[in-house]
Amino acid sequence: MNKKLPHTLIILLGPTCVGKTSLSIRIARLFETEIISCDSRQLFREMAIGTAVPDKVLLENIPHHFIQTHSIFDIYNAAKFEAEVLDKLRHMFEIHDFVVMTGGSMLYIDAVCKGIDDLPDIEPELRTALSERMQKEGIEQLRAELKLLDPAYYREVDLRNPVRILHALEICYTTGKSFSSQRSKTVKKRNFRIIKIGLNLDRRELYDRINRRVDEMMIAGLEQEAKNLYPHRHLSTLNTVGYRELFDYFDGHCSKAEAVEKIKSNTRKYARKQLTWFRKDTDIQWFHPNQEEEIVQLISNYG
RNA sequence: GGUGCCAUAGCUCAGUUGGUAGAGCAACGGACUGAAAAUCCGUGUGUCCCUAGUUCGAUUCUUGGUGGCACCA
Repeated sequence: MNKKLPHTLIILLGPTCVGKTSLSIRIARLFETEIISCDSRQLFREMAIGTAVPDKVLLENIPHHFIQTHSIFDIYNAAKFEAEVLDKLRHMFEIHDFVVMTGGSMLYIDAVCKGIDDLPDIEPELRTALSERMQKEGIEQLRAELKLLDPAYYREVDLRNPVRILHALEICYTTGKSFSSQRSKTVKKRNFRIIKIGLNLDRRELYDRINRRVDEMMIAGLEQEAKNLYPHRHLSTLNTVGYRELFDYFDGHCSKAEAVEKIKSNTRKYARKQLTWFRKDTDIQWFHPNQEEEIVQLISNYG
């Protein structure tokens, strides 16, 4: 391959359970390259079964990055992911023209492709204090505070969404400046080419696959995995489909069968939410997961 | 075979003293730059089983069907 051509990041994305993993491995093998996982939950080594981490055999065949590399006890977010992936890509592009990134974490994909604003980390104490105030004083009080500190953001933010209010206040208090003044809203330049390949299935088939995979996770021991994590259930990372429903069951709020049904239902909702996000991204070229030849052809055209 | 009950959204069901209907679940859509598998917002999608009557008007009342369930034979 011609080394003078720009390096290319091939992003395989799509809703959960659509078949991204197996296709990404075949494509990575064909182009003799490696895979970056873009999955905000497979990052954590404590959550293997519930996040559908690929088989060891598959992982050993093709080098994977960002799978089970972090701990649920670490603070992690899309900005850290952006920085770590860009750093990794620098090294990978020294030996590969193509790198495959695969996953369905929408914000994380955007962070890698478009960048994310440079904001300071939030002290855990501040986060806790503001959350407690939200509980005690109610959202109205914090809204009023945001109106004083950052009237511009107050005007455009979804005032009913507590997480948005809290985060804006966190940034205001940490930096001493308004949140809106630090939002660049600009797309960062990348020195590599990006091809976004979207995978989608007929809705019925996607749901069948999701339902089946949840059953398989239960057989594989998801309940025990969740039980081991139960003591840490208040970590935000464990506020994840597949775990929180089982925590409810452990707490006696529902039967095991109801928890499993709830996992399926919430996974289907998650898939829909992913599709809503991807739908507005006009850079994505859509395929059926079995259109492997067409996808390979498309990538080859860029080489 | 006889008698009784039921038939309304994808499912379970409510309701209309006659003015074409609504809950839960499911489904569907949207927002979203540092918790993102998170968080937040929105949408009822219908030959009210069919037929013939009564009526200005029938999903509702009446006749006759069809299907289901129960009981009696």
